[in-house]
Amino acid sequence: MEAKVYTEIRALFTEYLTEKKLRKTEERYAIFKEICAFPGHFDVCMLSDRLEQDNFHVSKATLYNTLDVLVDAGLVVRHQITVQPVQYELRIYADTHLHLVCTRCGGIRELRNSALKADMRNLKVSRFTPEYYCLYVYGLCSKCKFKLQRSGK
Amino acid sequence: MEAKVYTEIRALFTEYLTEKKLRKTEERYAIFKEICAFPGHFDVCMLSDRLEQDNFHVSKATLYNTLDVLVDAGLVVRHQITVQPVQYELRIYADTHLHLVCTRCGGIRELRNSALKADMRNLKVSRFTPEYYCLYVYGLCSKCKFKLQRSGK
DNA sequence: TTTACTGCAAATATTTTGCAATATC
DNA sequence: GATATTGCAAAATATTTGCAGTAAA
Repeated sequence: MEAKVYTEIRALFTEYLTEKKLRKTEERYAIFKEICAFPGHFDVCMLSDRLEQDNFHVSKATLYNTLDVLVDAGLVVRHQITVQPVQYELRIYADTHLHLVCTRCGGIRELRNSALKADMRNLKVSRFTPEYYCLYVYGLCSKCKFKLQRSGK
Repeated sequence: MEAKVYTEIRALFTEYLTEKKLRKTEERYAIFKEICAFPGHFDVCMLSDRLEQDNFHVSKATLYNTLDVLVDAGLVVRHQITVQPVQYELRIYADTHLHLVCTRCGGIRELRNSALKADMRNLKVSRFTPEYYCLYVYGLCSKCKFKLQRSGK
């Protein structure tokens, strides 16, 4: 991620914490920084591993707490694509692509589609204030389709 | 659900079981029938409760197994909107609406949008065979927006 | 007759919670 | 100094698995 973008969204995080009178702890910023280092999806386990690698230990309780705060702040998106674990992604990434989910192997491919994004922006709904969108397209990836054809099922 | 529609999708289920050489058990059809009685989303617990009410006991293992079969058959859609439990819905319903998910209270409202459906039908993706899609619009429902405004947060 | 399917119970995995200690404001 | 936040461990919850018995093909 560009340093400029990182600085911008970090400022949004600080702004949110101030506004909600939440504390600016070292743990929260360390977790936030690590999240920004992921190029795409991640789960709690991956996040925890990365933090341990950097010798910054945080408890599971704090991880979940911080993720809740970031989701509430609108900076991180929660994806429940596979049953478990829940996957997360930076909102600035999620907004620009849709997700192709293979119903056979569970693999997820991201697809940029700015036209669709524009369509979504124009969506008007009564008694509801849209914040962001997630479009999941379920189907067969090419590998699984090939396997199914070969097995004749 | 209309009797005609029920008969049609039940036939599709039978066709799928035959094609995959899976067995046509009483449990599978009882579960399928109960699913068709739900007007919208349901989870494993709700499904189990309804079956018990009708004095048809099935084990959790069978419930999960049958749901997997129905999802594989493309007759039921799996929604992972809340962390747990996983929610399901008949595919014929899911295709015709998008989901408005409140980020505050978790409430889900369904919105019919046939224009969007047409857009999705036209979606072409390389090395991927789309089967169905789910569009989740996250945001604030009117109740939560009102509460937030009153609390001044 | 073969073996896929079922029920039950135990195992697994993730997320949540309670509480004492700590650090932010 | 008040209290939000943290870490740890235990609890809660959903889903999966192993295995013996049952029933569909």
